[in-house]
Amino acid sequence: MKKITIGEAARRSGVKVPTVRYYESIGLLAAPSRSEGNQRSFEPADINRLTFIRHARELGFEIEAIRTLLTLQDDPHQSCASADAIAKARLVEVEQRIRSLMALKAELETMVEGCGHGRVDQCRVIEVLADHGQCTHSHH
Amino acid sequence: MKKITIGEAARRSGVKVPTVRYYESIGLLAAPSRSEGNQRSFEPADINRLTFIRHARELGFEIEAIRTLLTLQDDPHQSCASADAIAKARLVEVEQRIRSLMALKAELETMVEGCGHGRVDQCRVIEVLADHGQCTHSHH
DNA sequence: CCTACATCCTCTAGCGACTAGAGGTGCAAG
DNA sequence: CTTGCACCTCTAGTCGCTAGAGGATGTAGG
Repeated sequence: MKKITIGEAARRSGVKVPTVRYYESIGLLAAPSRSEGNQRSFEPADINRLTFIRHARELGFEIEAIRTLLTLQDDPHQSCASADAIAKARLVEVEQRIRSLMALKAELETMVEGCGHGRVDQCRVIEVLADHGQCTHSHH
Repeated sequence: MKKITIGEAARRSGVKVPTVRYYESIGLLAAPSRSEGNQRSFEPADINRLTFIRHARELGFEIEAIRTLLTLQDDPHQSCASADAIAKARLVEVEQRIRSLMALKAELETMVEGCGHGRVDQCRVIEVLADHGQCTHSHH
């Protein structure tokens, strides 16, 4: 069994070196064994776990949600209801975020289109920001 | 001229009290005059400025961008090219963010649909996270 | 064996944009 | 006069890293 250094683990998982150490420090990743010279030596399973974490982070899951998902993964005989609930909650969040970004996009487009490239006192960018009543959406 | 307390300013602008003080501390809002008892006393113009800031924050502009927008607002004879550039950059960011959230939404939907509500070892939520190769999108 | 250099180690501090809490003061109503 | 809320300052905490200091280790070439 060849030793996997932290740099190698980082490369293989796509998680940066300081971030790997950070995940260890918050207990998301078990502390690996060490070499004679005190350097971390990872197992292939650690790479999988790091990849799992990276992917979940890319999907916008928070660290605490990932912690729950990882304990579920560690015990495959449990019900997946929690995992399902976490993913569903995240889906609702994402849908909400998309809706609000769409409204935002419309508002920004109005601002940019309305800007006659003249002076500030004719500029819709400033104007729209100054007066919320002119928004295409009214509330958050 | 009636004095506007920080609580009143907060209610009228929609910015929270500690956040108003925070904006003052970072120089986004000029320090208002004080009452005899050392309490902040705001002007109507401050409410406008706070509303402007809140709205810009809701649109996702960063504090430094808002600082620039505010200096533009303060001098209406300037060219609005900077304001336009800031809004355009923000629009590009928002469009990018919407695209990636749509991909994300699709991926989360696959996960949630695939979950048979049984045990974790049959759960697509965990499975998809564990194996990035199964994603509907491949890269970020 | 020595040196150069990349990589590793720990530790602390910083980022953005607030938010929370401690411990104290001001002010208006009853 | 007392109750109670709103205000004051200050520090520290949040999240998820990221950067940097200052030193040790590991490896490849000469």
